[in-house]
Order: sequence, then structure tokens, then C-alpha cells
Amino acid sequence: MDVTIYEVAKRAGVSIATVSRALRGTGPVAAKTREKVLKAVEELNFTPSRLGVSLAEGRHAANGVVFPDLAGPYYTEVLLGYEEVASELGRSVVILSTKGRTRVNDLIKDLAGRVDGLLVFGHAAPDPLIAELVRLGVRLVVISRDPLPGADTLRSENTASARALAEHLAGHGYERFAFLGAPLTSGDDVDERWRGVRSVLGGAIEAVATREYTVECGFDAARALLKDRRPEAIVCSDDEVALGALLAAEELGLDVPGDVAVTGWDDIMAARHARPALTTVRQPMRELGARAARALDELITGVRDTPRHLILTTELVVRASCGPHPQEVRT
Amino acid sequence: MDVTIYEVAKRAGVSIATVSRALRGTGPVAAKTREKVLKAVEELNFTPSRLGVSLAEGRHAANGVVFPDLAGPYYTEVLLGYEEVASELGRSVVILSTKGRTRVNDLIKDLAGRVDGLLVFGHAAPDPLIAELVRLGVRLVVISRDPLPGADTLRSENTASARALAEHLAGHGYERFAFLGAPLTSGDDVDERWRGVRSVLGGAIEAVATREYTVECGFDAARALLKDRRPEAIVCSDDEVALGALLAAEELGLDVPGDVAVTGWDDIMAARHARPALTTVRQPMRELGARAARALDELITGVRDTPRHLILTTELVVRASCGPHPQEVRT
DNA sequence: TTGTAAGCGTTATCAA
DNA sequence: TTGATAACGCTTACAA
Repeated sequence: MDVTIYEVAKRAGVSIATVSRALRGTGPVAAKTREKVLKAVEELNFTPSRLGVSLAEGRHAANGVVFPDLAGPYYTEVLLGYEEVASELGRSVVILSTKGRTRVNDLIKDLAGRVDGLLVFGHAAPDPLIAELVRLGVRLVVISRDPLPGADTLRSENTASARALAEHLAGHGYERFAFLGAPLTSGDDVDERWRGVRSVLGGAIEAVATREYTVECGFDAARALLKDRRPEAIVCSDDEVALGALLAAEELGLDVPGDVAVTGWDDIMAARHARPALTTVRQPMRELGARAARALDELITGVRDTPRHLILTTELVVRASCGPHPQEVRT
Repeated sequence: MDVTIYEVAKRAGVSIATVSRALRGTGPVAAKTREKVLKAVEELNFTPSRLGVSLAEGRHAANGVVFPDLAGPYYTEVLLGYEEVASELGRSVVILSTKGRTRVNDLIKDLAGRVDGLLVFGHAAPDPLIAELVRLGVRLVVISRDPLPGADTLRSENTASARALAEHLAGHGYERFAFLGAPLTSGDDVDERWRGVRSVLGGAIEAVATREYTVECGFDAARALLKDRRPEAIVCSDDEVALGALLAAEELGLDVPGDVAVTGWDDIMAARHARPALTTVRQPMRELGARAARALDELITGVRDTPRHLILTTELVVRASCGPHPQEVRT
């Protein structure tokens, strides 16, 4: 981390250009010369300075990612998919968590300056900033946000799945519903789910907000809801909120799905393990991250220059928490 | 992301040195000159190139972190603590996940070349590589590994807490124990926990391995164990394994803690929500990350140059899963 | 096949 | 108070 290409060149008795060529395999180098160079490199334990390389190449070989938080499996899973593919493509991943942070815009702009492209989760960055980044020419993939000009967007399908879920529940014969974890922002995933569900259930479903989409918040909101009036089915904005709802029901001595049905969204690991196992909509989280990394790579390398808006398909996963339903097969 | 300091200088009618000074407040600049410069900066939307700055300053203003995986709350929490403090200190965080990766050593060395210092989780990097990094002069903080020369190490206390836990369980009157999630490596956290527990319980506790420390693996191993012979108490290597054990017990129709007691380690969020709530040892995960970031900063800035080996204290959290115990207060 | 030298975009020293 | 100019460590035409 200290020896430079000059020292290698001197030791090998060649010019720095030759060292560079020998090392990167760019341009011709006589076999004997290469030998000498490699030997010198070995002896001096030389590694090209990333900064020097990047400055000369005009690229960071790094991607950024901006998320609100890392609590819960969703962001984590997406991040893992992203990092894996980025790494495969020879790019490091620089992270930025915005929750509870001040001067978020500055942090994001700073991040943009140290990478070749950015993955941004819908909620993590304010709209005007996104627009500014686009204007600045930052390669951008935005997850779970309505298509916007100048950037790729990527999300899982919500509306149709939400309808399918609602229809499934209606098929159980339920008539009074609540949507727990009502949308906090319009146009995001949860908003789409809510709209989809409501488009089927209409006035039969009420929206119940939670502070955040967490087990804790789901628990609190569900307990309050169940104490006050008892819907027959609670559709939750995501699995964590649903897990909270299950806990609340248990605390109140209510049977799920006997007294109240509960559904989630995402199909996180814990959904399968919950008691009762959670009926949910599976969202391909890792793939979301992987696709984002590839999309960014296309944008950065210039293989593609027009934004693309991709929607990944989801899958309704029927388990025990929505009640016995003869026509469906359990997973 | 494109305009350079030269263009700003030209527009402001000054030299690049003056622009630099005006922007960083290093060295004197006449008020009027500063005005002109700032105006030009504004008009051109100039942001200094991170690469240029870093090359000149000789620092990346970035930290790295190497973890095996991000599954489960442990790594996530530590990472969040780390990123938060690093960000506070003006450093970005570059991540690297090693699980399932080939050429891990190269990836880590590459990472080392793009940051000023590295946080490495014990399992994520092989011993010889750690030694090599130290030799190369990489600033290093290693989490959950025995103290080694040339690097800071940081971990939570394990042995004493394990003993306290074991004694607590013995106080319940249990006589046949199993340690689920037996250590896969020696000298790591789980190994210390196992040794601590065994030092109290001796031959009364048997070690039962799991492939990984996950809910799934805990479930599988616990089911096999409980079907075959039924210990009175299962001490698990961490909370996730313990959650798996709870599920296994439930599937087998066993009551916890009536038929078998179960304990975890870490006190992740889900431990509190589990049914029964999990008796566990709380480990300050965020703080671990935060401390790592500060330690690294000290090493990088040179405020401190001798390695330090820190051990954070933990807390026994008694909940329902270990059985009724009149002398203890529940959380 | 190899070397010279011009970038890449800053910071900071040293004169003026 | 300001401006040349030399680093910083590399890549890559262009010449030789």
C-alpha cells in the first residue's frame, strides 16, 4: 500500500509504461521483460493504487446504494443481491443509510461523487434530489418508485398481486377488512398494495396506519385495532407488520385465523416460521438487488442509454394464517 | 460531476490555488475574491472530484467492512452502528460480503486498497490473510476474534455471561443440558460461550452442532435432538438458533419451558416477541459497530498507534423460555 | 517492443 | 493576498 509503479519500474529496469502494460496485459511486452516486471512486483509487493488507477481510468469501479435503514430482511436481502452482482462485475459497493440522518442531500451527493452509479430505495431520497441527480448525469436505478425520466426504475408487481390477495380473502367469505400499515407515501409499494386491495374490497376495508413498517408498530396498531373493533381479516403492508399483528392477536387471546385472518407481504424467512404460517405475497428481493446491479452496469458502461422500467412478478403464497380454504394448495 | 477546478478558476478570473483555498478555507482569500469564486462555483455547479481530492490528500475518507453474510440481525445491527459513526466522522463505508465468494483474499485486498481502514468480522477472513493485512500496514479492527498483534480487536464478553447463564439454569434445577449450535471454529464467540457454559455444567451438557447459526438449522438440529433424547434445557449459540429450537419444540408438541427450557444469545428484536419470550444474553450490537468505527478512526488519524483489545459487557436477560424462577425478575 | 510525456483533478508549497 | 507549479499514482497515446 505504499510502493509505486516508479519503484517497480526502476527495479525492473524498465519504464512505468511497460510495468503498466505488463500488469494489465494491454499492449505488447516481451516475455523476458514481463518476467522482470513480475519479479519486481513480487519482490516489492506492489499493488497499483486504486486512486491512481481510478483517476486515470476515469471510473471508480464502485456503485453506491442509498437505503433508509437496514432493519428487517427486506433491505438486507436486496442489498445482498446487489452486492453479489456488483462484486461479480468488479465493482465495490458503498453504502449510505439515511434514517435519522441530517443533511441527507449532502450525504447522497457526496456518495454520488465516489461511485459510478447509484441505487436508491424509493423512500431514502427526496424527489427533488432524485431530479437533481438525474440532471447532474448520475447513473441511477431507483427501486420501488414510479417511473421517472432519466433513471431506471425497478420494482416488484403490487397491484395485481394485491387484487389476487384480496380476491382470495373474499373467497374465504370475509366481509370486514383492515389494511394495517396504510401507505405513508403515495406511489410507493405499500400505496400500490393498498390501492390494489381496495379496488377489490372497496368500502369493506379500512386503512389503519402504523408509524413504521415494523413488528413493533404492527403489534401496537393491531392491538389497538383488535381491541376496538374486530375486522375478520387484517391485510398487512408487509410481513413484519403482519408478525406484529399475530403477536397482538395472541396477546388478546384471539385465534388466527379462527377469530381473525392475517396476511403479510414479501415472504421473508420468518413468515414461514410464524404460527400460524403467514399467507403472503412473495417478492423476489435478492433478484431485485441483482437486477439493479446489472441495470446500473448497463447504464455505466453505456451498453444501454435509455432508461428502463422493470417490474418483477410476485407470487401469492397461501399458508395457514388466512384460514382454511379448500380450493387452494398450501405451501 | 464533470466541471473541474480549472474552469471555475477561469470563470472567476483567479488561479486554481485560489479556488481551492476559497473553498476549503485554507489560507487567506480576499472577501471580494471569495465572492467571485463562490459565484463561479455556483454557476458551474462545481463539486471537487473525490478522486482528485483523495489522491492529493492521500486518504480515501472511506472505511471498509468485511462480513460473511448479512442474514440475520447481528451483522446488520453492527453494520448500522458502524456506518452511522463512520458517516459522522466523514467516512463512507464500503462493504464486502464473503459468503459463497471465490477468491475472497483478492476481494479483501482489493477492498483494503480503496479505504483507509478495515473492519473485519472474525469469520469473514482467514487468519493468514489477517496477518498479511497487518504486515501491509492496513489499519484493522477485528470483531470477535482473539487478540492479535498489529490490529485492534473488539468483542462482547462471552465466558462470564455464559457461566452466569449456566448457573441460572442450574438454579432452575435442570440436570440434563444440550448446547445447540456448537462452535464451528475455535476462539470465536460461540466457542467462548460453549466453554463458559461447559465450565459450569461439565458433563451435564452435550454439544450439538448445526450447519450454520440460523433459524432453519436450529430447527432441524433441535427437532432431531428432541426426538432422540430430551434434555431439560437447550442452551443455544444465538437467538436465531434458539428461535428454531422453539419452533421444533412446538412442532413436536412440547411445551417450552414446561417440557424443555430454551435460551438464546444476542437479544435480537425477535427474542422479545418469541413465544415464550426468550431468555438470552444481550449483546450491544450497534455499539460494537460504533466502537469499531471510532477505533478505526483513531488508528487512521494516528491519535493512537498501539492496538487495543476491547471487550464490551453483556447482560443476562431472563424471560419466560427458561422456566419459572422466583428469584429473578422478568423483563 | 519500449520509452516519453501528457493527462486525470485535486492540494499545498513557495515565491511574488 | 495571489499565482505558478510540483506532487499524488496511475493509464495511454505517440514516438522511437
